[in-house]
Amino acid sequence: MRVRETQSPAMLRLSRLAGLTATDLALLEPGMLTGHLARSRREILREGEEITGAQIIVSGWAVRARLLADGRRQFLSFLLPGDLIGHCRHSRPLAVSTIVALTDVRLCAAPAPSTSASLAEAYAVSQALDEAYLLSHITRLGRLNAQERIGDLMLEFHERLTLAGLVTHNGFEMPLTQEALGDALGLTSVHINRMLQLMRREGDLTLKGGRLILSDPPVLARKVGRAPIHVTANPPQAEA
Amino acid sequence: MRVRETQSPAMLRLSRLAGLTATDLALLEPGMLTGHLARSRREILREGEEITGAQIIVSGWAVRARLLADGRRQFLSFLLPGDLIGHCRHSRPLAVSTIVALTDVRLCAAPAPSTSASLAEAYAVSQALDEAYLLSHITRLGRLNAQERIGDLMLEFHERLTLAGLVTHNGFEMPLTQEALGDALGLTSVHINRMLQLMRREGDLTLKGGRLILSDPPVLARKVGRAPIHVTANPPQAEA
DNA sequence: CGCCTTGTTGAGCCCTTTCAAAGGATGTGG
DNA sequence: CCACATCCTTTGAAAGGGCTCAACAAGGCG
Repeated sequence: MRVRETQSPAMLRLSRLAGLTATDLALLEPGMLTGHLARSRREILREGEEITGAQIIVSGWAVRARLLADGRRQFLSFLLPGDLIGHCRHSRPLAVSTIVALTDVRLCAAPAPSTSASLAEAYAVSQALDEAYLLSHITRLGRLNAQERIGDLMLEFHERLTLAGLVTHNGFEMPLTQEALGDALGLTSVHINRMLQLMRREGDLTLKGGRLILSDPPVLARKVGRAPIHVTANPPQAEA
Repeated sequence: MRVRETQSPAMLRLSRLAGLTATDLALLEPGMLTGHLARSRREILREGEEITGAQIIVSGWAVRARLLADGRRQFLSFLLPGDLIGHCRHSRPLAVSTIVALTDVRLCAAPAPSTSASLAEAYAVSQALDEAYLLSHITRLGRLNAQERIGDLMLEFHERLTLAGLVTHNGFEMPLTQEALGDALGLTSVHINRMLQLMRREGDLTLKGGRLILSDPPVLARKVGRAPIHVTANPPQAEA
């Protein structure tokens, strides 16, 4: 199953998760073109609302967040191109977190999994990955120090965006403000700032104008103690 | 659907999640009696292993954990009576975390969801709850201070054990050592100890001989800023 | 050009950790 | 029933990592 050059990042990701057929791609393609747009900072889904239908992130970044009564907030996970929203298997599900667009986000309806077994498999693998990354996030917050948290999160982005074909020479668009990074990593933006400077000085990364470059991902991974993530015994086609 | 007095905590929990029928209960009951035992401190599942079959915790406490290369470890979530292990919807799934018994744990095989729609619904709701608690755990670690973390976790136990009928007069068995609490909450056992003493002095709780009593759950919930958790628009039958 | 968001910097404080040691429980074997 | 080992809890003193509260610089953008 060769992946075509012309595929969008979202389709590339999904097809890599479960080896989608040409038929599956044909199912996905129309939605990719017709989906709707959520402007930056808009809520895509609000905690406690009933979930209506599953969607796919076509482009842009969004975030799942919990908002505390006193104004504190915590980012739970990031949603990148090819990620799924609102897949539930029980009746009348409620959203357990709010989803906010961090950039302009293009969304489309996800074809029902019942239409294709391989598509259903891709959804299931995607969801398993979601959960694995949630668990990593817990470990990050519970046991890593500030510098390790930042490095670990950047490596997660690198890994996930690579799957969607959005990484070149270890560099990729990373549209998060330092305050957003703080909300994700349980730190203040002030401290994020200082640690980023330190990591730049130590040669771990470059971050300028919304573009992040990791100097040497494997070295950074060793430095922050990051282990690779696997959810399937059949590994997805590795990035070229 | 009246719940019988004789039900085990595990069955009580599952039947409350989706209003199980007598047929479902009959499906579950044999397993509850024949399941096998995992001794305290034993691994029930190891990260990276292939998952074989779904199981139900009949009694006892277990924990999902990530172990870091340098010996640090982080508890991801607790598994209490009636909780499910190893439900996956994609082919050849791998365990993304290690599961360790914290007490002696009785386990049984979970009947296949295909045998009953209401049972499948109970599994799905259970899994949605799992995820909701994972998200709460992230918020706990990212945004709460030590005292809030402890209070919030104890309220989670209170809530979940109530569903299984294991709480009387706001008191329940809580077999975690202070070191285990530290591993769950991203704190050292020394600090857990000091904060527990503080909370005892402030009249929030009593903890002695493995039994925890919350003086006033709603008051504590307000104090630590805890919001209730809902995953379904049809609320489960509330505890009597 | 001026506004508004984002990034940068400093000083002091506070929550949590570290390191060490002692005290209580609990269980096992003699 | 005591001796002993092991695990768990408790306590103290000192250090450190990250926070707070400013204030200011630097970019985008209309």
